[in-house]
Amino acid sequence: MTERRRMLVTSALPYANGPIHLGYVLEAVQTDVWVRFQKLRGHECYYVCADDTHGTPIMLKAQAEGVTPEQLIDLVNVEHQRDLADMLIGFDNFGSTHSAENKAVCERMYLILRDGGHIERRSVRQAYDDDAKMFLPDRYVKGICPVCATADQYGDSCEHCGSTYTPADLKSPISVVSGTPPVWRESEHYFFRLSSFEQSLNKWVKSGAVQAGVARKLEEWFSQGLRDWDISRDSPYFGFEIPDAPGKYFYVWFDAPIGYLGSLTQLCARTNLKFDDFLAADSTAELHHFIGKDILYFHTLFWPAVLQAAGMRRPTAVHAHGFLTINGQKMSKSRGTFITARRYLQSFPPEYLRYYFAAKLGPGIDDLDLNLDEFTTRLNSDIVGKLVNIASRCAGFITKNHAGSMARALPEPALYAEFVTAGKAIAEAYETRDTAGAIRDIMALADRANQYIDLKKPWTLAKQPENAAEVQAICTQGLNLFRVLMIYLQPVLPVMAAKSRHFFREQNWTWTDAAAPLLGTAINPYEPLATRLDAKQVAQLVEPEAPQTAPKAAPVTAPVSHQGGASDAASLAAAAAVEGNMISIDEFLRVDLRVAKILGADLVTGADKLLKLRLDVGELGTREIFAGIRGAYDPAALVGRLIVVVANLEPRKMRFGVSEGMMLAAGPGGKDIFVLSPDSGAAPGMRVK
RNA sequence: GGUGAGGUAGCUCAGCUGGUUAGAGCACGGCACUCAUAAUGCCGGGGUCGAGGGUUCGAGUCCCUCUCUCACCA
Repeated sequence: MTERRRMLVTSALPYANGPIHLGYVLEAVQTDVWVRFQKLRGHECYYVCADDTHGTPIMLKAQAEGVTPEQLIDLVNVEHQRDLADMLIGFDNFGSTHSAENKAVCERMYLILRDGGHIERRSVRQAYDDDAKMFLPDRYVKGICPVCATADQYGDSCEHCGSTYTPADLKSPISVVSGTPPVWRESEHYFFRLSSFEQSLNKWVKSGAVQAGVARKLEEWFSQGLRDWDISRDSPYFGFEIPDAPGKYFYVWFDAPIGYLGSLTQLCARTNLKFDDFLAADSTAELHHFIGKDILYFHTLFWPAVLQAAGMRRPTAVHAHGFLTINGQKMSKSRGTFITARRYLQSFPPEYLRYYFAAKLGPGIDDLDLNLDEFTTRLNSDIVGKLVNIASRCAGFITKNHAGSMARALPEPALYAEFVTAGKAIAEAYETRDTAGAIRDIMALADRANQYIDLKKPWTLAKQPENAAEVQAICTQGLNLFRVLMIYLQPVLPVMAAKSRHFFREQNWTWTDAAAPLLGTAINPYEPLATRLDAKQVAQLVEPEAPQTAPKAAPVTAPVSHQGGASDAASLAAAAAVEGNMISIDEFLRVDLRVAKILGADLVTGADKLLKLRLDVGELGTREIFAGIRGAYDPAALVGRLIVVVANLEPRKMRFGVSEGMMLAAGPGGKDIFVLSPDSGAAPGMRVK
């Protein structure tokens, strides 16, 4: 092995306005597997992360819930840490960007930037909500696209025609916060002079700091020339106030990556590590960032430039990965494919998902699909059928016939050597983040092990007492092959590896422990290391959650509040109650209500409450829905009527077909159902709001 | 729209700098086995490698055009 490397590794910071979902878990698993691999190899590797806690969305969410931003992020932090710990993500430190440590690093770096002449002040004209008394980020202004006239578009770009513009270009703009038209105000902003780093960044990018595909992509940004970066926001804003500028705050994207360093500072404070050993300009430590491809710009341009300007080293590498899709579709709350880590963990062991992700993760930025059927078969086949089976089929002979004692020599040292040799390629694959390749190789070895046992047939030999030694030898060989595989898989399956160590009565594994077989020692009785997945249960991950009898449960662990005191607890309880009833305008706008025209209405045989309706929903095309209104309406009388439907309700499979929406109606049921209809003039497809 | 990635067996993918009859796992069919969590082993069916053109003695692998999918756009 090469010399001992010292490295600092990060995952992107999860935003503190919602729960950890499987998309983030993908990133955390990729990073964690890599980190655990490095540690297993004997390198000095630290993994830090933090919650990303600042910015307008958090401020508004806290407002909507009637709590302070601090209370909100403390609550979320507890949940995030718990979810990620349960996913076996082994952070060396998980902090928050809203920490004293981070504030100190931010201010220190900013002052160096300022004194180095990298900060410039400019006046900016920006949308201002006079009602809410705040400046509006682009995404908080909506209006009609100035290019294609599509309604309801964000202030930065049009989802329909893709053109980009500023909020000032929108026709009939309104503030998402108050619903009133914004006014335009001048304000002084602080800019980081990114443009002056163009050359050195270009060099850095080409030095191998990013994947080849990413470098080509960045080429585009370089060719357009780098624009300076607005790092300030006006009050009210939840964040850190800029030291020499009262009422001005650091933009969340300025203090977020610095959050890596704030977290490192915390780690240093409780260990004997030194910050400068990792960050000084001449540091020989490695710095690796794992991120999603959506935040490349921040990590490959802003961040290295800021580090350089602050007199620090730049990242060794930024590793971007693709997005997670579920059953081939984007994660979406309305489709039920927005799966939180907590939801997954309620039913399944963390290592199953870790294994599945690892088996599909490559070094590129391709998206990765979580196909639930494949997940089931893959786990059952690879882990239970192949891997664990090796130990399971060998252990019995040793335990029953040989008092748990393994043989003193391997009958097939060449086969064992083959497994050891394969470790080189597997390590190389892990190192280059081709974990899919590593898993492929490992599973090929698992096949070899099963083939060997099948060929030797210890169960047949065991029928003749004189073959006892041979049976012991064969099973010792099998178990040792299994042991090698578990060492190789420890970065992915830390708990299963720990259980295997217990089985072999070993304390600790390093990568090189695979080189020498375990001979003449005793083993513990074999206990199942993994059980099979049930496809039906897995499918439930994307089905609507069972209705909860109790309102959303309060967090079990009380948040540690900065201020403390009973009033906090009380206001939180009040907030929770309010949360149950009130929704923000944003939440309401997520419900896509549309005017629809009934094209046809039919009785459904076998269902005495349902009618099958065929609807014209204008630009959304025709839909088929099932509505429980048969007791109140005659199908013929419905045809031609205009109604209101929820257009983005997830399709629901019923016994009679799929219902692609829901019509709005009032009343207790039976004969007393009253369908809502718009006044004349409304046309199918119009949005109701 | 711009840019990037990709279209290889039913599914998920591997095929390095072009070179013998294109591979693996899962799924499917058959046989064997019964130590193992209906696990395992052996055999088999199945692909004109998105389409067309070009370079070459030879292309899934290089070039061009087209087409489809996906992603990103401070």
